Amino acid sequence: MKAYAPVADVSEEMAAVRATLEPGTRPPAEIKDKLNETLKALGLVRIAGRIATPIRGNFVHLTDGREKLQIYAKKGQFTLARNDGEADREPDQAWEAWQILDHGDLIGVEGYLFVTNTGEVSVHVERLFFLSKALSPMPDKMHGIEDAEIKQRQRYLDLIASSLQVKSEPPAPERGQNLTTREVFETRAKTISSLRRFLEDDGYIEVETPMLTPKATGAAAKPFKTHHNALDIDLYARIAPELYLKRLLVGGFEKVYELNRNFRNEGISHKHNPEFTMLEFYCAYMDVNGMMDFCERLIQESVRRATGDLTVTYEGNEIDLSKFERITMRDAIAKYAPSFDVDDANLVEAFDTHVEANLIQPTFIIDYPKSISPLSKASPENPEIAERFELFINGMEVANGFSELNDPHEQLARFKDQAEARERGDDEAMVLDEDYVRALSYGMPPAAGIGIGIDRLVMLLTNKHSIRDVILFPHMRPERPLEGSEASRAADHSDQMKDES
RNA sequence: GGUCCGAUAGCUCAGUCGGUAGAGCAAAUGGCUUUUAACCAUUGGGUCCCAGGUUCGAGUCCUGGUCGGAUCACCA
Repeated sequence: MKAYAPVADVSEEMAAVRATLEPGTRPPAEIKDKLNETLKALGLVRIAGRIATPIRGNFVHLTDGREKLQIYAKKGQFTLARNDGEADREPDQAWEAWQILDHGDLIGVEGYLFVTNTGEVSVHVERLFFLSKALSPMPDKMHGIEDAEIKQRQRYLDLIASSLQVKSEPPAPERGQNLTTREVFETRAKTISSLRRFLEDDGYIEVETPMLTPKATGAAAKPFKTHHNALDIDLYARIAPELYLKRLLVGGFEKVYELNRNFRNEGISHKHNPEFTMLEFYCAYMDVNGMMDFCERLIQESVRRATGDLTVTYEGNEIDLSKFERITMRDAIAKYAPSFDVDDANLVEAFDTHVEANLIQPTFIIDYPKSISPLSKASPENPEIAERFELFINGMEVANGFSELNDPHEQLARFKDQAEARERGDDEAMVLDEDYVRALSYGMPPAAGIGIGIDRLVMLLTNKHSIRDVILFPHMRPERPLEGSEASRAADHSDQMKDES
C-alpha cells in the first residue's frame, strides 16, 4: 500500500496559502486564481482519513483524528482505484462509489489543492481509494459522546467522536483547558516525554525493575496476588518499584528513574485507578531539600513544554506553578485549623481532614512523622521527624519524596516496627524485604528519591476531575454481554465448547 | 462497602397528573451539487437497563438487582 500524507499537513505551501486567507470571508477572484495557480503547481497530493461529515453533494471533510481537510469530488472528474491493481474504474462508476460512501468510512484521495469560493483550501479529487467501511453508525457530530460509560468502555468511539465533532468553539488556546479527548491524551504524552527528556538531560538513566515481585513492598498498600506455575510461587504485582531502584544505587548507578505502572488492590475513585503510572527517581549524594528544588524545576519545565504555560486553570482555580511553597505539617495545621489542638497522635489525621483540601497552590509539606515513613531518613535535629516531603496541588497529593534511609540496622528495625503494626491488624503495613536490608549492608550512598503520580499531574494539566478521563482504558466492571453482536456470538460459542468438554 | 443521583431510538435529549413512545442529529430513498453543524421531500428505526409488585392501565409509583456518576471511608 502506498503511503498517504497526514490530513493535517499536506504541505508547507498549503499552510502558507492558508495563512494568507481570512477564515469566513470570500477571497477576491484574482487573489483566489493566483493562489490556485501556486497550489496546482505543487502537483498531486495523496491523503487519507475518515469521512468526518455525511456525504452530501461534492464536499466532504476528511479527518486524521486531529485536523480536517476538505475534499471536493466532481462527477466525471475522478476515477476509482481498484484494490486488485487493475486499471481504475471509469468516472461514472467512481461517482456511484462516491455516492454510497458513509459518514465514518475511511478513504484515500489523490488530487490537487485549490481554494474554494469561500476561501477554504481543499483537495480536488482525481482518484478515489476506498480503504475501509464503518459498519456501525458514527456518534452525533455536534455533541459527540457524553455518556461517561461509553467514553470509557469504548475509548475508540470517544476518540472518533472528538475527531468528528464540528468545532463551534475556538481552537485550543482560546478555549482554555476545555480539551477534546484527543488533546487530553496528546497532553499526557507530551508531559511524559518532557519528564523523560528533563531527567535524561540531567544524567538520569531509565531502568526497568520487576512488575511481578515475590514481596509487595516499598509502599503501604494492598497488592494483587498471582501465581507462577513453573516456579510454583506466589507473586505480587508491584505496589512500588522503590526498593529495587535503591538496590541500583547500592550497585553504583547514581541517577536512576522508572516511569511505569504500579498496581494497588484498593478502592476506585475519581483519583484512584487500580493501576496507575508513577515516575520514581533516585539521586545519590542528594538530600530532601535538593530533591524539592529539583522536583520543582522538573514539574515546571515539563508543564511548560506540555502546555506552553505555567498557569493552569483547574476546576475554576487558577494554579500558579511558578512557585512552590514549603511549610511543615505542624505549621500547615496551625495555619488552616488554628483552633485545632495538635499532638503527636492526631497530627496526621488533623492534616488529612483539615489541611489537604486547602492546598490549592503547589505546596511541599515537610517534616513528616518518622513513624509513617519507614524508608526515609530521620532528621538529625529531631529523631521523630523524617526528612520527607509531599507535594500537594489542588488539594491532591502529587508527589512524595525523602532522604533515603541507608543504615541497614535502622532499616531492619523500622521493618520490624511495621511487622508489629501488621500483627496488630494493619494489613497495609510495609512488608519486610530481607534482601533489601542485605543490599544496604554493602553500603548505599546517601540519596534522595521521589515518586510523582503522573495521572494526577495530567489531570491537573488537562482540567479533568476524574483519573478515568486521563487513562485510555480505565478499569470498570464488566459489561453485560452485547446481545446480537459478534462478541456475544463468540461467547455463546465458547460456552458451548465448555459444555461439550 | 455506605449515602445520594442517573439509565428512553445508533448519538444528544424531551416525555406534564399513571392513559396510543417524541424531537434533533445519524440512517434509507429521491431531489439539489462551490458547500461550511443543521438544504428540500419521503421512509424506516424502541427489551423505555433487568426482575418482581401496585393498578382496569406503568417510561412514569413501590421493592430488589445490574451498570454508571458524585461523595464518604481506604489510598497515590
